[in-house]
Amino acid sequence: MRRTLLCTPQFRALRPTKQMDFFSSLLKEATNLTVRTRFAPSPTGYLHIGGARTALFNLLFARHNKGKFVLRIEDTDVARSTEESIKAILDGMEWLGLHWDEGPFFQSRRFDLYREHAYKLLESGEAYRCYCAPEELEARREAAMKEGRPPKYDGRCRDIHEKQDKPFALRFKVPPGTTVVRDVVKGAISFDNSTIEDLVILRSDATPTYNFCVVVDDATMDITHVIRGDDHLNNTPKQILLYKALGHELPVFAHLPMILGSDKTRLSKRHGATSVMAYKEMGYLPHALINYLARLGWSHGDEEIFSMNDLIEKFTLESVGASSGVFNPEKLLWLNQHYIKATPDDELAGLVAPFFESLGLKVSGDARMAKIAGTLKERSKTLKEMAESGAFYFKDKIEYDPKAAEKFLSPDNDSLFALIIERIEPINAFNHKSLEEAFNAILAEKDLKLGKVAQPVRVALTGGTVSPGIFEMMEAMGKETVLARLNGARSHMKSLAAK
RNA sequence: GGUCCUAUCGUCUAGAGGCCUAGGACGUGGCCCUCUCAAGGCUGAAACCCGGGUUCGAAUCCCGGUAGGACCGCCA
Repeated sequence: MRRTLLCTPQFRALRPTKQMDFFSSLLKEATNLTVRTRFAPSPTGYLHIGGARTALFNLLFARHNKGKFVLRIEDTDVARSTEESIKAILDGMEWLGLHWDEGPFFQSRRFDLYREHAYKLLESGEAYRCYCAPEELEARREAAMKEGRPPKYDGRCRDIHEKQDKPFALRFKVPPGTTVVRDVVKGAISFDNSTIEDLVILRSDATPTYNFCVVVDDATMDITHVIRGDDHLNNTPKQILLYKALGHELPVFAHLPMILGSDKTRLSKRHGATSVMAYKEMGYLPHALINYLARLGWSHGDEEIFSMNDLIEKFTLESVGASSGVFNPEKLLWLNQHYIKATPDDELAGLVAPFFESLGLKVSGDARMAKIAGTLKERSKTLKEMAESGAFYFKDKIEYDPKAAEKFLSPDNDSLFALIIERIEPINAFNHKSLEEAFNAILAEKDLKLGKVAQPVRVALTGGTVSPGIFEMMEAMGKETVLARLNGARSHMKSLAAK
C-alpha cells in the first residue's frame, strides 16, 4: 500500500476521498508551518516495544521535516501513574537515543487548563452536567452487554437544565452527523456520530479525562501531526468533534498498525520481553532495536540496514504500511549481530564489559579487552552471549569439559605441547602472524595437519572445543596466560598418565 | 453484540494496471571456505485469502465473503 505524490496520473486517479489525505498532510508543508509531533505515553508501566516504535516514528517524522518532537506524560489517572514508570520511560528513551526537543510536559500540572476548556463547552451548550452515579452507569453497561445492545450512554442527562445539588460529571454533547477521519496511513474513514456516545470530559472529582486532555494538549501545544497506534483510531472521531467544538484546527492523523506477537494477537508479556530495557539487559545494542522497529511497518525499497541519519533522511509517513506486523525476535538478533560486528573493538570492549562483570569476572582495566572483544564479535548475537562465550579468557582456573579433555588432552600429546611451549616462549611479538608461523613450522617438522594440533590447544586454552581461531585467540589472551594454560594442560596429562 | 481497521513466502516487506516466470531480507535446506564455532560466498525450497466484477490485460481498482486484529470506561 503506497501513497503517491501530488500531480501524478496515479494521484489524479485516486478517489476524491483518498485525495483528501494527501492534501491534509501536504497542506502543512505548503503553509510552512513548523511540523510538531509528540509522544504521549501514560506512566503506568515501562516503555514497551510498541511505544518505542511510536516514539521513533514521531521523532523521525519531526526530524525529517526539521520540526520539533515533544514528549508529554499523560498522567491524568493519578491512581495508576507512578514516578517509577515515568523514570522507566525516560530511561528507555534515553537508552534508545530518542531525544525530545520539548518537555516532558505533565498533564497532571495542567488540570486548570482542561477545566477551563471543559467549562467553556458547558457554557456554549456543547457539554452538559451528568448526574448519573458511576456504579449505576457500570450496571447499565453490563446489562446492555449481556443483552447484546451497544453499551452506549443513553444521554439521559442531556436535557436536565437546572443545576442539581448532586455530584456531576461533564459530558460532551455529540452532535448528529458524520465524522470523517482523514488518516495518512489508513485513508479516509467515516463514522456515523450516532455510534459515538456522549463522553465524559470532566469527572465528578473535577479531573479531566484522556480524550479531552489529548485534544486540549495537542491543540494548545500546536501539534501538527498526531502519530500514534491504531488502537486510537476509534477515539479519533470523538477527538475531531472536540477539536471542532473548541474551535481548533485539526492536526494530520497517522495511525500506525499494531505490533503483534507470534500468535498474531497484540504483543504482550506472553510473547517474551516487551520492555525496551529488558533488551538492554539481554545484550542488545540500542541501534539494532531502532533499526528493527523502523522496519516493522515502514520500508524503503529493498533496504534493511539504516543508520539514524538514513532513517531521518528517508522516513515518510507515506511509506508506512497499513497492516499490523508480527514481532520477529530472530530478525532482531540478526540485526544485533550485524551491529556488533560493525562496532569498533575498543568501543565494543566498553559495551560488553558490564556483561562480563555480571558473570562475576573482573575485567575493568584489563588492557586485553578490545582484542578479546574483537575475537568474539563475529560469533555473538548479543553482548550477553559474547561475555558467556568469552568467559574463559578471564577465568583464574579453567575447567575442562570432560569429553573434550578426554579426547584431546591425552598423555600422548604431552611431547607436542612441550614443543609448542618451547617454540612460542621466545616470541616477543606475540601476535597472530608470529604464532601462525611458529605453528606452521611445527606442523611441517612433525608432518601434522593443523586440525590435529588446534583442537588440543583449544581445549587447553579454553576448556572446550568451541572458540575463536586459535592464533587470534592466543594473541588476545596474552603470552603469560597462554603459557600458563599450556603448562596447566601438561600437568593434567601427567596426572592422567600417573594413574 | 456494535463500530472500525487489515489481508503478497513461516516472518518483515517490494509492488503505484502490462516491467511479475512476483523481487529483497530474516529464518530454513544444500554446497564451498575452514583449526572448532561462527562469519563470509554460492545455491535451493517457500507467497499474491476466496468469489465475483471493471479492463484487451488485475497481486494492484470496485463489490461481497472469509479470516485476523483493535476499540466500545467518570482507564490511557
